[in-house]
Amino acid sequence: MAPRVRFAPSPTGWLHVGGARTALFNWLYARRHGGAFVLRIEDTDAARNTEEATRAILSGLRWLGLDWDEGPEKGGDRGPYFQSARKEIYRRYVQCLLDENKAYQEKGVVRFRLPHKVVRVADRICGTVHIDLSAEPDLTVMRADGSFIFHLVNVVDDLEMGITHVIRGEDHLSNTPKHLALYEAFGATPPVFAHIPLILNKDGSKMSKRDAGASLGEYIAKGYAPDALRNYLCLLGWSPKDNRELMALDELIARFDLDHVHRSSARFDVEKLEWMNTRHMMDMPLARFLEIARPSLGEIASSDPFYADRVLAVVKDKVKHLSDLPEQTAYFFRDDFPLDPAAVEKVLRKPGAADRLAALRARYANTMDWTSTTLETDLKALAAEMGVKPAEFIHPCRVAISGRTVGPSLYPMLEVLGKARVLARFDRARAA
RNA sequence: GACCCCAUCGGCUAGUGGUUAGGCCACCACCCUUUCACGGUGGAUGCACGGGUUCGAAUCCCGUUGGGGUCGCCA
Repeated sequence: MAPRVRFAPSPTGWLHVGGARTALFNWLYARRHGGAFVLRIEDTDAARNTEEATRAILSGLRWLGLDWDEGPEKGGDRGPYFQSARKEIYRRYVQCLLDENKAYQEKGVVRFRLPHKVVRVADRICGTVHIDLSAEPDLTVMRADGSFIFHLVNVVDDLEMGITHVIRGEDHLSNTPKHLALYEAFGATPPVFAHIPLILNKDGSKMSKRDAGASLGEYIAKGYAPDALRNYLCLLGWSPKDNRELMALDELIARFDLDHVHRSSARFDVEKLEWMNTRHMMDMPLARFLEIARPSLGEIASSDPFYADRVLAVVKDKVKHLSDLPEQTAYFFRDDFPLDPAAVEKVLRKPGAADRLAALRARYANTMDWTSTTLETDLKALAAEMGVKPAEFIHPCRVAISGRTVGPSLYPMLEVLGKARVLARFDRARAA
């Protein structure tokens, strides 16, 4: 039987990275086993839910590349997928509990009679866990105002939606006996439970909603490639066991398995994410890079999209964050870019630099075939003629055309900028 | 506090009774080099502690400590 898994966020804010990882694990499990990934919005708490949060969650999942087979804006046979639209179903189940004396009314609320015994939880990841419910008070399932409590709706929906595997955060492990009791009361077979470890801050403290780096939105804004964050998140609590780390989506799908999910919580290490991010951007095809990088350039690129794409191609392997792009490529799009004073002092004012720059300008003025290979050949020939190392030309040239000492590989940069701009910048640098 | 889960370099992890305890990030040194990166080589750093079991424990058992979670008319 094809598995059916679900991600059931509550729309009270941005998608938490922990939640994003839970969604990812569920999604990978579904894709790996040819099952269905269901998205259900748990908006039973009308006071705290916002439509904005729902939108943020949907866009966050889409950004990560996690598409759902059933859910909001998609539909499906087991809907509706918003709990706020399923009240009739919950009412029916509660009535059933009441009819069978498995629940009772007290002060207007409905309480489910918990079995006061030790419950055995067979968890796919944590193994067998025994939890004693004998001292546990009965479970409230419906409020006096007729609204329903998480435990009830969560179980009812998983039941109604035919969920076969519940992959969720370990914070729910202690709640599981209660859920199991509910399944039993409904005469239903419970799904397989798999509780995944939680994500901690770098210092080992728990990552709560308000901590820096807790919201997926921060990573989107900062300009991480979804490919990289997905890869990183996947490795937090799961390991392919053979030291493989940089993996594209298809490999992740092919290899992900619940068997290799850890029991211990993991700390979020942004530095490793940074590394993974640059590596992913270097490794990905240019077309994919352009797709994710173009939005970061925004208005800057609008006047000449073709030129902007060529610029992006040149800086692709040097980018740390997509959000750095406007600043990092500024000199490609404007001629009045600032010249770094330290670079001017160190490189342009260096004895002989001005002469070499002038010579290079004269040489490039005659370069007809303005391509990186020819530009390289010409520069090296000139250096040989003057009896100095190419570096003596390269460094002043870089500062002259970009204003900085660091940047992309020189010749492709010259090619993209074009002859007119390059010569003009040589003149400007000489005047500086 | 009670109950539950967890414990290998600074971080993420491999490791399931016998290994010089491996890999990646970060760090240090060197190499490569047109800058910065990338890449390459080498280095430093680890089995939380205490008891057992065993010829032999990172690996199995118990305890301690530490971290996390759950105990709602939040989800």
